[in-house]
Amino acid sequence: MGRTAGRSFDRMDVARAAWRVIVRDGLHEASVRAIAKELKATTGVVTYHFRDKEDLMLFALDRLSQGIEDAIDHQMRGAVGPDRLLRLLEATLPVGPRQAQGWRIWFVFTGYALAHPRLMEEHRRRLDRLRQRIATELSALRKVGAVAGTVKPLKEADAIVALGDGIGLSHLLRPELYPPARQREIMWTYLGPLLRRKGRDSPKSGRA
Amino acid sequence: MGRTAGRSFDRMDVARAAWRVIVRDGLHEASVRAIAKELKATTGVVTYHFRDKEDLMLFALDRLSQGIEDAIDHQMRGAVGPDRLLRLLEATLPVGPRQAQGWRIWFVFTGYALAHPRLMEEHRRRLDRLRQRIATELSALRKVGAVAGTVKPLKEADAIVALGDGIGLSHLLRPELYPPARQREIMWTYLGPLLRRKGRDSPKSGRA
DNA sequence: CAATTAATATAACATCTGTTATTTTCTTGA
DNA sequence: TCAAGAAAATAACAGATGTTATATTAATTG
Repeated sequence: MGRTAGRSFDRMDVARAAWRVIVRDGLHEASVRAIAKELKATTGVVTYHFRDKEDLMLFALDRLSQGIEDAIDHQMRGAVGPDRLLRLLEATLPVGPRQAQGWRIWFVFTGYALAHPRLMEEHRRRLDRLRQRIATELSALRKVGAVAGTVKPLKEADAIVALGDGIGLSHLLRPELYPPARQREIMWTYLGPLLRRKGRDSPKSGRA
Repeated sequence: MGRTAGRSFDRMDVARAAWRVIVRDGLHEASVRAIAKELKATTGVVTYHFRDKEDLMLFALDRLSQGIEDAIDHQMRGAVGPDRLLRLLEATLPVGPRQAQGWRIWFVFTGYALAHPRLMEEHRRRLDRLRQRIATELSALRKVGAVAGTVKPLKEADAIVALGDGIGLSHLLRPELYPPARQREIMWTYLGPLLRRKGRDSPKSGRA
């Protein structure tokens, strides 16, 4: 085989190489040859593991999406009450290098997807899942009395998603204006009036 | 010349054709030949008016940016008090077909620009100008006592920009979830606690 | 009207793209 | 050890791309 160690490439290796190329050089430069080069391999590896380029791109996007959801699950594990919502948002906002890079890839894909129905579908699904998760949390908080009974979870979730996406987008353009602390501050300025603080106030420092 | 009427093409005609292609087919399909075809002309027109493709793209983006600013100026003309901020936001949010299309182009360019320093510069400038304008309005409102003295205009402007961009992005992905009325509702839910309403409350219906 | 220039069309270029086919190399199992 | 199959490399192709050069046409001016 081609590599020094015994293991060979799999689909995930190719997808990761594609991510790196996209982050560094943009989607325009992410040709089959460039991705193979990033892998330190040849185009044969790519064509062997994927039917065509759309297959590769859909796979790369799907795995990115799934990785983000796994990160959300991981961060929320064991948390209760309003802390659950906090951690959920921490996993999506670009407050760390990992999230920031994910955001970047996602965003580049989004711009491309606007003219490609298949990719657009994937984006909508991700948005819907996030929306539902946030709404679920709000629902639970409402039952416990942590948010007002007048709050409609799905509608409020839409607003939170929009604010989160906006913070992510702004961060991509001007990272120095939207450091992690500022991101949290903006988000909690919005969330503040929504949550009936019993005892503690909004959090000062977040988790990585 | 090529066209039925006597007038010939100029740089703006080419830019408009580029916009249409980008909106319809995406940036990947916006080749020199495709843009010329959209113009119902040949590539000669494009190469005559622009040094190279980057020249064309920078021009197209610059004119888009300027068009949005002109729209802001036009909508704000004559308005006073909090109404000025309202109209400013109305001009940027995708509450009408014109703004929505502008948003779409802008967004596609942004995804592309992330790997292109020259275009990135232009994006940052636009963000900064918008930020400054919003901050100016908040400053004026603070002097009049319409917003609390504790509000820091620039910081608050950053949050508003983020929310606005988020609404625009969300609208692109799921227009049915973010119709104009909903966009305004989200924005004013955030702005509400910021503005000391004297007399009237937040607006129910906006301007086109 | 003729000559000059501006505007557009056409043609040709080298390069890059995704894809397919073929060949080589490595791994595995009997 | 050696055949069989998997994985990777290589080669080739048709088409598209940005760019440049040239030719053609329309407008302008004297």
